[in-house]
Amino acid sequence: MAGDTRERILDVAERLFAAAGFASTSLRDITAEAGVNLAAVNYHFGSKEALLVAILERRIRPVNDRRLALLDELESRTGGGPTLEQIVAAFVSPPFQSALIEGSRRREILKLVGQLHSQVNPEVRRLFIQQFDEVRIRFTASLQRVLPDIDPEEVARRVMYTVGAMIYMMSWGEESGHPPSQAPESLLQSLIEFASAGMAATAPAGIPAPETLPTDASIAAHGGHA
Amino acid sequence: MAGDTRERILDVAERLFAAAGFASTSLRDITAEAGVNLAAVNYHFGSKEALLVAILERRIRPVNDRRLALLDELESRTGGGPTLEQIVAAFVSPPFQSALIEGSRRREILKLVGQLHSQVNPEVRRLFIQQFDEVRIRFTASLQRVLPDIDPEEVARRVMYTVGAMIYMMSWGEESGHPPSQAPESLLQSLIEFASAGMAATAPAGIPAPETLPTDASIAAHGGHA
DNA sequence: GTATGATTGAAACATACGTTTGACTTACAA
DNA sequence: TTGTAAGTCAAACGTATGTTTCAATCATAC
Repeated sequence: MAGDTRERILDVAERLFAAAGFASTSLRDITAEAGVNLAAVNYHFGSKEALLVAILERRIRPVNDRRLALLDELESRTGGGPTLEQIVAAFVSPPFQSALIEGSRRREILKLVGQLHSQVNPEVRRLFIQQFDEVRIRFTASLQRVLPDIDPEEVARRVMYTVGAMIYMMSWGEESGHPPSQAPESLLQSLIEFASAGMAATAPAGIPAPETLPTDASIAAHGGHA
Repeated sequence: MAGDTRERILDVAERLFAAAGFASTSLRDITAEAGVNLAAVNYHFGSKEALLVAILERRIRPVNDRRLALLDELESRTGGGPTLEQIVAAFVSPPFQSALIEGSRRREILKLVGQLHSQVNPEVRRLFIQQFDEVRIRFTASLQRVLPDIDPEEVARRVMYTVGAMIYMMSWGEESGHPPSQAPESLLQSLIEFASAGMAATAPAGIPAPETLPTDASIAAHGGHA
């Protein structure tokens, strides 16, 4: 059982981090459930945070590689360039499929990514943002080509909206009140349609409905949504 | 200084929870920065988690109330029912505006909401999901009326995509690599356009680009995005 | 078989945490 | 002025945390 301990730690920690959060999951929780000694984490990874980095590396890297490979394939294969839907599909499919391939409970993995933004220390976070940057830049450029009339900054923004919609969808648990309730493949298709239409949006004709934009501060509204 | 201590705790805790996460922020951090005694939190709120609930209540409730008020106003004022853009604006505007009104640093408040999904204990989470349910149901119904050709479940899904895009946008920090860089009002307008177009999406004619959907499992892709 | 390096084991370490306690101070009504 | 409740304070409590230590065990090459 050479690399066995290491892998068991990775699997269990991934699941527990996703379920309860990085800070709320103790090394004792992990090692107990994995059936390994408490010291094994620090022996194999160095620290709790290094364990998290290892988990993220294992999951994120292949997804981004796959995204870029799909985009490469699209751009070299299709004459005249890929369609909007094709580009969007190449972007959102890899993480979604991976969540299914890896067994049933793997959908929760994506929760980890959401936590990355608020849990992990800034240096580590920057590390993964940087890793995602290549993907973001290449897809934004490819999308700009099929959406020449849209401001480049607006394209960049819409890419981020798509990321948000994707992450949120993948974090749907059973409690969320919102029924996934759908075959996963059609969920993916649904997201592609939504994001593609959003990417291609053109400002509504005339004044963009300013009357309904509640610029009044009559109600002292506050942040948060639920 | 009767309610002064209580309010100072709320303000500071809100900011620190948003910045570093609920579990990672200690009561000692909060009370030190607020200039109050450590015991004050337990005296005024009962526990650390009760403090979080108080913070969320204070911020979320007014936003949801404002959403419903705006929708009421739209539905009673407009003959023939509100437009898609109007409904979407009524949904995404309140949390966004509140984040601005409350001073510059209040944009980070929304990070709290994202953490709600992974940090807080399930009962508390359910409490706020339930509170959001009324909003979700009413807006979904209103949207269904302007999108009669779209499957109800699909409408519900697209509402959640919108929520995801909105939350993600509001969690953009300076580090995210993605330039907010825009005047906040135009950011809101941008989101409304994106979400409205996504809500109204119709399936692309013919086969929905199945060729590009990488159904092959040749690459053992894994979860996570970055 | 024995030596060697990698791995595991049980235990302890130092620290940080949320919470509680009980004395002290303030504010205000009788 | 006195009495009473609310609020504040420093200190301690018990526990859980990440990490370290060092002996025991294992696999493997000699």
